[in-house]
Amino acid sequence: MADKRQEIIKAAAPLLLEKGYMHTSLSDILAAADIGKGQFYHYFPSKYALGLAVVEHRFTVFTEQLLNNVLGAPKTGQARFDAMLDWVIAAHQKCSPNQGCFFGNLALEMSGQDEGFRLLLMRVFETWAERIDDALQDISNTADAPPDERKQLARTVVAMIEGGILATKSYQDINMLKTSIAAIRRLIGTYKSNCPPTE
Amino acid sequence: MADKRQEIIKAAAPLLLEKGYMHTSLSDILAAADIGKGQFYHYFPSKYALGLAVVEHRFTVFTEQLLNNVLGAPKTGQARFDAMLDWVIAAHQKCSPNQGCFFGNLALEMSGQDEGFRLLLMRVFETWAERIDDALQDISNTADAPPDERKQLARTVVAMIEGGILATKSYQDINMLKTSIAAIRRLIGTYKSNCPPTE
Amino acid sequence: MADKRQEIIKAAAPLLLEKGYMHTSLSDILAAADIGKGQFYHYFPSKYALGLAVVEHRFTVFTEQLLNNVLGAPKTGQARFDAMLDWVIAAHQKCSPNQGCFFGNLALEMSGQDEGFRLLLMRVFETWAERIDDALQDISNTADAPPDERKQLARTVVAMIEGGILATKSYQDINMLKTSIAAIRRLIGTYKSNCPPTE
Amino acid sequence: MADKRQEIIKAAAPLLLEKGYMHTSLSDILAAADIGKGQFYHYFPSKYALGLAVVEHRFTVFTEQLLNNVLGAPKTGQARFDAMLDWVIAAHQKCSPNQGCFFGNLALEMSGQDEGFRLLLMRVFETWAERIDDALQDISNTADAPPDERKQLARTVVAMIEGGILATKSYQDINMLKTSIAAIRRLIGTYKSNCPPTE
DNA sequence: AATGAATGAGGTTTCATTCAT
DNA sequence: TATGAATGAAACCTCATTCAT
Repeated sequence: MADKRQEIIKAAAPLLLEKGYMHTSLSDILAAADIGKGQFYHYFPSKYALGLAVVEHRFTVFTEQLLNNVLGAPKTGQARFDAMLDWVIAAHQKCSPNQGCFFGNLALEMSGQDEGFRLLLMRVFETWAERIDDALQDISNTADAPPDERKQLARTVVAMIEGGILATKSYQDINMLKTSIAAIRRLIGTYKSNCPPTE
Repeated sequence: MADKRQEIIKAAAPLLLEKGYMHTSLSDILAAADIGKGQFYHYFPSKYALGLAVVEHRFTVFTEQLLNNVLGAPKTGQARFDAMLDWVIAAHQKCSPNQGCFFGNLALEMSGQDEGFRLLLMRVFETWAERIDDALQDISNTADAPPDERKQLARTVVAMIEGGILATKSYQDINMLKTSIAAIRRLIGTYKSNCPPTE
Repeated sequence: MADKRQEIIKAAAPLLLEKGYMHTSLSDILAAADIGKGQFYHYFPSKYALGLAVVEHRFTVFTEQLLNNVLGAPKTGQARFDAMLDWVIAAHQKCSPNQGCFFGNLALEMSGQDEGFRLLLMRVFETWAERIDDALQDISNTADAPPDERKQLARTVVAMIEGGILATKSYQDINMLKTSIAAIRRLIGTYKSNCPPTE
Repeated sequence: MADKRQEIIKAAAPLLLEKGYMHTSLSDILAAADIGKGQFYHYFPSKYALGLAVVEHRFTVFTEQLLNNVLGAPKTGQARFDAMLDWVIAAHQKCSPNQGCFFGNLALEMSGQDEGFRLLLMRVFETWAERIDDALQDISNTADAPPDERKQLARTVVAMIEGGILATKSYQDINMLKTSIAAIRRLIGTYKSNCPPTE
């Protein structure tokens, strides 16, 4: 049944997060999923296909948890934006301590190697940025910015988060991410009034 | 002579930038350096040792070019800071178009796998942040911030740059980096006005 | 099936006897077993593991053929002891002419390099000595010796056999072993009566 | 000068004793002798030639120390014989604890691989046996044995010593050698009188 | 007499994938 | 569906030896 396929994906996901695509061998995956080689190749044509499937699965989960539930909540844009930042910190504090961002890790590893991965991961970031853009639209003054500019701001927010996560992984210190997120709040604040942010 | 060692390092560096550590095979390196296996192991005890040596070499070059020449120039802090941001954009526009940051790529790939790489790369980022901190000290208002806070701001600047480079690699679009850097300027600008942040 | 594993072991055994552990390359083994590299590593985690497995296999065969069938036969101790000595000569005359003792060869090669081999091979010799001790118990006058002393005598018999086999390999002359075994008979004879052996 | 050649030989000898011929790499030897590759190949045409030279060197030392000084002393045959056995024990107790006999180790490792080593080592054993034979000639009753038989007895003594050393290396216990040597004494005793040894 | 850089065959091992059952 | 045996290319590394200086 298709459940087995999902099981394999779910077993592989933490390995890809922890070790990356290349560092993760098929044997690692088979051991984690507790299946044989034959079964794997029944569900996936290759390790590569599994890799993409895992990204898509994590994208689905990410969409549900953050993009829909948090960023899509029936609240003000500011509230949704703030909740997102809180969610990011929480996720990296408990779910994957200092292991980096699943998407960011793979984006850096694979974007230069393979267009399939690159396009998929770019779509993840772009979708995320779109939902942030939705929230920004609702925040005073940023709402007045030209749409393109606001979209770029949203992308920059994603980039800043990824930068903070990278630093957290490198320093092995979650405070790097927290500081980056504080900087994001301050940056967004500059768009809100004529006077500087006074948080 | 030791020149050959340097040659190998220089031949390997672009491969590590483009493909990462794991994706780069010893054969790739041998072909790029046009040497035989035995010769390689005459100069390096292992591929791993070469990896660290390449990072150190790039760190040396980076220190000379950016940290000393640009960030260490006899100018105002603001001028040095601005020149650094310009340098980063220029470097990623011509030297390694959309291939990511040598240090950031390896940091994400290796920090979770190996402490040797992690510590070395963390030192790169930390050194960079220190020189940024020096510049920030010279910028009005940020100079008044508590030292620890300013140091964290410097680290955040590094993280934001890395985030922008990551996005550039993912989107294959240098504008991602340019936008991130514009955001950095705006962020730093918030520390310069008469309406100071009073958090 | 596990038969293949046994096949590999049986193909490797004569190589290890003839050339020793280090002189035998994996390629030699693959050629002898007529398998590919991958298949080998499907059955064994390493060459080292195969080495130990071959020793254990030969130990099993040795136990069946000599320790159980010959030294464990329902005969007098003297008859069992004599049959053992005959068996040893016969084995080295036809099975492995002048190639040395499988266990002795590896013991000398590996005991100083690796504790796994050493302990395993020591156990082979010790088990052998125990069965000899059983036979000696049944031989008049040696039966009266203190148990420890008799046990040491049994170990010495093993050592003398190994010494004779070593000499046979060095001289390429089975008579070296035959003479050593004659000496063993004479030595044991000194424990049997009040009058010395007069051959 | 030729001194350097001797230095290399002396540096290599303990390595060959400890690790055997194959386990010892040229690099090991160069490091131990503190010389470069060029210098090595100036003095020796190959690792193989060095191996033979080391055996010959040890044979020379062995001849001086044991064959000439001890077995060639102006004493009775019995005294020389006893002194030899004492010397063997002493040598393996302090000089090379439980590392085996230099000649026996190499004989087992190389005799099946290479005739050069085999013949040289056989000559070592045979020369030793000749000197033992000289001593035995002087011991009552063994002196009456047919020359060939006595010569074989001498060879057996060598084989028993080697067997005891092998057991010592395998058990990591010098008592194995001591017991074997006690057995030699007992065996020789049987040739000396009409009454059996009653120790 | 000496250096150590260069060579390249061969060492053990890992890997993603295929295939017979 | 599922198994795991089989494949072979390629991974990293070691080695004895040669060669230019």
